Amino acid sequence: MSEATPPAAATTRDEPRPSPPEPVAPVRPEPVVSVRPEQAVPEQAVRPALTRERIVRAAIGLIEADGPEALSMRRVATALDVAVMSLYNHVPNKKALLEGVAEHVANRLDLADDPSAPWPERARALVRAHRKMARDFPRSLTVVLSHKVDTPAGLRPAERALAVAAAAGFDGPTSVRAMRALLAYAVGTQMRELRVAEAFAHLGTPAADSFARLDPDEFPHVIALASELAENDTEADFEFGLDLLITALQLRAARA
Amino acid sequence: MSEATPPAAATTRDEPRPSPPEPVAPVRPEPVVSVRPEQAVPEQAVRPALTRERIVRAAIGLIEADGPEALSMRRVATALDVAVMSLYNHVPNKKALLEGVAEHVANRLDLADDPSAPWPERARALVRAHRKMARDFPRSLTVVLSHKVDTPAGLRPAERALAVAAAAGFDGPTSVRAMRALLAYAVGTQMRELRVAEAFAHLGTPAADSFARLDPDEFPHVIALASELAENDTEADFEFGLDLLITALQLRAARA
DNA sequence: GCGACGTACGTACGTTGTACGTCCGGCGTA
DNA sequence: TACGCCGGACGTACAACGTACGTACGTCGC
Repeated sequence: MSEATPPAAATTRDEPRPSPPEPVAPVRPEPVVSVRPEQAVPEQAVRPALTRERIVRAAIGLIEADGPEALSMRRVATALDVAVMSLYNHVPNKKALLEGVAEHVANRLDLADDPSAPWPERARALVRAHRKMARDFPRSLTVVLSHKVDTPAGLRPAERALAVAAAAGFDGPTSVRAMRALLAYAVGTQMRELRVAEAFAHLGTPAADSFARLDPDEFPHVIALASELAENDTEADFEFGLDLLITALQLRAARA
Repeated sequence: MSEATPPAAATTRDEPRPSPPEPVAPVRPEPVVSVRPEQAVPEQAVRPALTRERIVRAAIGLIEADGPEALSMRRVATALDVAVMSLYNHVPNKKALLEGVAEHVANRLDLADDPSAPWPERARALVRAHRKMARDFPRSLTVVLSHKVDTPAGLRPAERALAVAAAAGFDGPTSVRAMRALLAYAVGTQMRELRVAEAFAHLGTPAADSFARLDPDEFPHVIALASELAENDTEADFEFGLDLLITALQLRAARA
């Protein structure tokens, strides 16, 4: 390894790795003689080749580490150890990069489906897949939720949902509405969890003393249920609401 | 060919397009003599006195006009015809301003409640109030949804919801969960409508031809229901999902 | 050999949020 | 009446941002 690396080399660290001592040769010593082109390159393992895929991954990494508002083209560039403008050879602008992030994350949705299972269970699995995505990419979620995804990747969950609805025996319009209701619930849950998570990140337990200062005449129920409100078993909360929707749908399906 | 004009440019084109004829007196002609302080003010209508309230209102106006990402302190300042830094005498920073926006909008929630009505109707009214807010301040919604509101204003809807849940006979934990499920649904619906609205703002009807290009093997249901999917009766969609949740809650209440 | 081309890069511009210092007009006290 | 204080309005300044543009270099088809 690394025997006879004559010209200080270009680090070629492929990852978010600033490479401590070297100037990374931004100045390029000389265009001088020597170094016959044919034999110069191959074994040196130049650099992993900048690519839209790598850029998107780096962006996701930064978002998950520091939050979406901390993402900047400059930070992505330094994470990849390239110049800022090089990114623009693979991504037209920041908005497009964020769309790439959204699509990438959306593609991680686990849409495994067992058509032989009873439809309520299939529906549950579908909504739970959304929730799992929220757990895997918590901070990228805002990006996903605020970018329209009309690519095939974005439509795939819809396809699955409509398939399940058809299996339940719903007619066309009802299927669409049922899908939308479940989707709305999934999205809303994710938003709620996100806010809870961010709140906890900023302060310890903000609610505890906040409730104490409330006017007991105006907020009797909030105060009485303070302990329940402070507790956040997101899993149980999620399943509760999901259960409501599914049982209501079952009831509706049975009537037809 | 290098318009190397060193200082020449700068142009100082100040705005997109505000206030057609007037310079709006940004320069303040003179602090001259005359104008006795006692009788000077009332009829002259100097300037409405910069205030946090006015700043927040201006911000909301700008957000509703141009979208939340177009909001900048500089734009708020010019809208109010003051210098940028003057804003900071009333608002510590932009984030705080956005929280002010969120709180202001949240306060517009119509929480009228008739305790003598049957609880399912009261619950419906509560969720519908959220929806109405979404209709009144569509673009400010993202701001509201992404800012934790733990002020009394933010807790008021929770109080109402818990009161309704208590009227339905739910115990404490169930009340909290029911409230959260309804809230998640309301939030999710709003997010969905928002995305639909923004999509329509950008292009005519993007879906129509988008569906045509899909692989029929992978997206049979989406294609079959293309017309239903293209149609967006947000009102009916909303009521459908709300109905699911309410009937499921009624069922649960009846079992206790 | 040579041109065309794709990609990495540096420079530069306009816009953003906001720290900091200055200035002024009205108020409390002497 | 005089004076000093203070809060609010303002200008200047800076770092960080997104990105338009021009350039330099490696590779590939002739």
